[in-house]
Amino acid sequence: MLPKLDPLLHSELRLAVMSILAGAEEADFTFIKKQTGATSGNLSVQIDKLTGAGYITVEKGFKGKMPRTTCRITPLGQEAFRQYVDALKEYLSAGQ
Amino acid sequence: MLPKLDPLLHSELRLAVMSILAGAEEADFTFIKKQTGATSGNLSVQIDKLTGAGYITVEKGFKGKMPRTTCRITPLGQEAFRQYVDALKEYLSAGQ
DNA sequence: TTATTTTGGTTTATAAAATAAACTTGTTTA
DNA sequence: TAAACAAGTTTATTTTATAAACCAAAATAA
Repeated sequence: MLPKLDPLLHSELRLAVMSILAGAEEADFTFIKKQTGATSGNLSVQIDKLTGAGYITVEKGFKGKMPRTTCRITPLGQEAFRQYVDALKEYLSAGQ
Repeated sequence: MLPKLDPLLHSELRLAVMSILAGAEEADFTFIKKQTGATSGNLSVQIDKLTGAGYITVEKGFKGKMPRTTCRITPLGQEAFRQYVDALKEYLSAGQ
């Protein structure tokens, strides 16, 4: 039977965020927003969820005088992402 | 920028259904239900959505005296599935 | 034969999620 | 100094997914 997909990762925006963070040291809010094309509100909510799950960490600071929110993936997040990718591959190849 | 994922396919159950149908001539309701572990209600709803989109066709008949609902993927559905898989690959590999 | 259960679903209601709209705080810029 | 902009957050709305309830016919048990 097909494996269950982690509902936290099976969301377009959260998956995009995780995908970006999986490939980078860190990325800040505005960068992720531009890359994904998401609205601030949606991104803020989804980042909260990923943080709540321990998949990413958020660090708030300033770049000059402007606020800056920097995100990083955690080891737990990396593992969850890896597992999600594996599970998904079973779906995509179920027909072969 | 990451591509938009077809919302009709970015659903665990609908993706499972499409994945099963992509690899088979046809499959009937009860078979899909067993394979996916879905409830009848949920499966019924999701099959309706896929049918409404023209991704699958549904044929109602009888096996002996018992009703039977047979599903098949359409060319449109196959193409949508293929595109979804391609789009998803960009997400999964964005970090490489 | 007539309950009772099972099969194969559909319809409707509820819970959860995604998204959008509105708002806040502080910063530039005209 | 007033208006516009940056960087978000909070709240409200819409959409989705899921579950619960229901239904008709067939099969099975009493």
